[in-house]
Amino acid sequence: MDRIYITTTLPYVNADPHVGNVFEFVQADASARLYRLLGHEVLFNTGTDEHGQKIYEKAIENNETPQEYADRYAARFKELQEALNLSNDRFIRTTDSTHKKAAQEFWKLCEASGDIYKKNYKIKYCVGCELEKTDSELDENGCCPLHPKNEIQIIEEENYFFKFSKYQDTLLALYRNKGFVVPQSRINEIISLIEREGLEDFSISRLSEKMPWGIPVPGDDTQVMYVWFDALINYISTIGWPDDMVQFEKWWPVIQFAGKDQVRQQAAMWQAMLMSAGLPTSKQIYIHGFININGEKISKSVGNVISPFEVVEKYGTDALRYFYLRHTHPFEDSDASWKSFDEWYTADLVNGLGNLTSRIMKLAEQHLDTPFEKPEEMSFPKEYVDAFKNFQFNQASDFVWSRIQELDERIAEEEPFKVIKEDKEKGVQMIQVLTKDLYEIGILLQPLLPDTSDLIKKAVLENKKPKNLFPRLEQ
RNA sequence: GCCGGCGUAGCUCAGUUGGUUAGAGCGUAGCACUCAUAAAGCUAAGGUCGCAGGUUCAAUUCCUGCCGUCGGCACCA
Repeated sequence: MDRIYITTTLPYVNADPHVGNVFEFVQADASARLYRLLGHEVLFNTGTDEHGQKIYEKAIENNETPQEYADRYAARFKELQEALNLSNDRFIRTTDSTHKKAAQEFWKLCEASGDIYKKNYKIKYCVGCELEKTDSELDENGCCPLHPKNEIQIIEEENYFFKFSKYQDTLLALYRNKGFVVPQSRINEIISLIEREGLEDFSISRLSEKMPWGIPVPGDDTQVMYVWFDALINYISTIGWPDDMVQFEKWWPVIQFAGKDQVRQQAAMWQAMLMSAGLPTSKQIYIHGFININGEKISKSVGNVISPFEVVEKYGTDALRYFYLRHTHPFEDSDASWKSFDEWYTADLVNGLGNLTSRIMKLAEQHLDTPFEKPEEMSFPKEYVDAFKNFQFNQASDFVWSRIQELDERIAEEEPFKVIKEDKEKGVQMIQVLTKDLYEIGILLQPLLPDTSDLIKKAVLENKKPKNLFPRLEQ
């Protein structure tokens, strides 16, 4: 039996949950449930990232304290966790006192390694907006798009820096470890960046008089930690580091789930930070693609945002999980739309799984005197397990749905509903085999559609046809 | 601009270490059945495998160029 520690990245709470968060949560949850199903001991972490300038600004805009603002959004993400039926064991908030303490202890370790130093940091500032700007926020002329006539001012402030450059070679060695990042192609850009240009140290603090919403730097009240530095540490603070080293050592290292915009932070910065603190690096990092809506990136200005809460309301939790697990590519971008949701729901859930359950359980209820006997143990097909281990949730689902189709075909071919009229004993035997196979499908569905899985297993064990698992959509 | 990925049936994708008739699911049309949520099953239509060259006895699969598309080019998280 293995111990498996799985974590998502923590969503930044500057907006309502969106499909991208959902995608990652559902995948990580399916993984966690699969490993539990196989009998492993699993810890599954998620939570919220709550510090930093964006939150600070939003809170002021809303006439709230940053903590009030963060509390509101953290609650929203907890609602999402319920709506998706996530089986997470932890929900860490970066404003939790244990996390803050861990971040400070971590800082001290990096400092002791000689990896933290002070340096002037150049900030680009737009007088029109009265805000700091990053390069990506500026247009091709290096001007603020909102105030192109104003020169961007360069302001210097003294911040703490992390010696990222020191870890170039160790990181490269880590990347030679095949499978450290899945898929491999995601790490290639980082490798070539290191090989071509090398890594630059990055700043890990901000002046607290300008931006107080962060964890204080140990021994220096004038600075707070840059939100990145603080947030990444959640992966260890959530399992008790540094106070509860027994728990930490029980679970660490971690399998991380992250979006493709996170490669540098998760696979490079965070790993270097761990090295600096003298802790083992992560076990594995899985990088998923993005979900597009009708072929377009999700954006509020396009107005194509699909609220996960609406999807759950229309189709149900398991249907949402199904859409994101089966009809998405594990490594590349995928597309979704209400139209495709409707089609998948009807074709695969109503006409497929739901109908199969109805037809088998109707036969069973009518013709079997004794309910199905729960088997002692079940062996899991390699193809199915490997798909999960390789993060290929679509293929794992394909496997289950091919079983569903096989059963539908068999019923058409063997016609137990006819046989039972002529040869009762033979018909009963056929139906018994069908219920056994349906039960197995129920088990295989556990990581993917947990509620549906339970309903199917219960129906078979009680020998009772359940209500429609997936009601037909109204026209 | 530089670097990298991708471009296969209406849609979503699989595949070919180069070799006879290129696959699946969905969608569409027809047949037929009745245990079931007017469902499932069977059959069929539908592809110059982005475009143009090159290498080869042979390329959708290798090479070059072009077009289209997506991403990275670092301190927004």
